[in-house]
Amino acid sequence: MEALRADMFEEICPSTLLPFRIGQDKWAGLVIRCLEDGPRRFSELRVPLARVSSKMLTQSLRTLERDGFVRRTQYGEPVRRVTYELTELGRSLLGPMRAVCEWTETHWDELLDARES
Amino acid sequence: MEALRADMFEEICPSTLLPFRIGQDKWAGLVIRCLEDGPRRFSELRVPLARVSSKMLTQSLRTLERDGFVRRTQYGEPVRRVTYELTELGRSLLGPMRAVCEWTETHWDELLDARES
DNA sequence: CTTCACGGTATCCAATCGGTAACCGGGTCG
DNA sequence: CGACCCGGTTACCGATTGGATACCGTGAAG
Repeated sequence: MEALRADMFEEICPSTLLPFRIGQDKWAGLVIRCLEDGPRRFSELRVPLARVSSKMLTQSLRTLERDGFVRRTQYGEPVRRVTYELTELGRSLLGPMRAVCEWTETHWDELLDARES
Repeated sequence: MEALRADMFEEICPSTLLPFRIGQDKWAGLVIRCLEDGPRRFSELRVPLARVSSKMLTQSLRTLERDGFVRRTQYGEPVRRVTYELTELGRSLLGPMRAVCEWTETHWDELLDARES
């Protein structure tokens, strides 16, 4: 699990190879995982998600918010600080996501084999 | 579950609303579910998947085959009859898919609520 | 006064996705 | 012979996706 979690943020770890996609955009799944351990600021998310442009990160967060998986909290007007955290609904996604991750871990080699031929 | 399964083939049932997507193309998930109960011919798949053009169905099946989830069997040369069935790997997907479906069933109302506002 | 951090936007563009519609070659049925 | 079924393929096209790059307003720090 830990190994896989690390891999997920690498370029080799393919959302492409993975037959499950979470959310509608490419990065939503990773964003959710980054929020697993509590609220994060925009700039904090950009560290593990270095491959994601700020445009795409914003977009992912916006749709996740619209769909009720993430709550955006803004401190100060104008914007001084913003945090994102999973809602209850968002948190409930972690269960099925875990199932999916375990599946992937188990069948990783078969996935790679199939792709090679 | 049964209710949901029926819904999945309707236009309203949104792969769009569902935060999980199986496979890379729009229809892969439904194709897999159509193969759950055993081998099916191309034309048999087209019945439940009436909304899917033959082009897209072929494409889905081809990538599912390439990725090792589906086995294509051709009888006769030239083509007299073709069947598609899940491989072991493909069949193993059904577990996580079930988890995802249960999640969706449970949170369906919340999903709809979130989208409305 | 300048510079930096923060949380984004705006613009442009190439590639991909997916839908429509037409077509196709071989076999079979009447 | 003609029509139809099977399992696709091909061409075309508009919409969507996502990457690159530049930019921006505010407030705090030096």
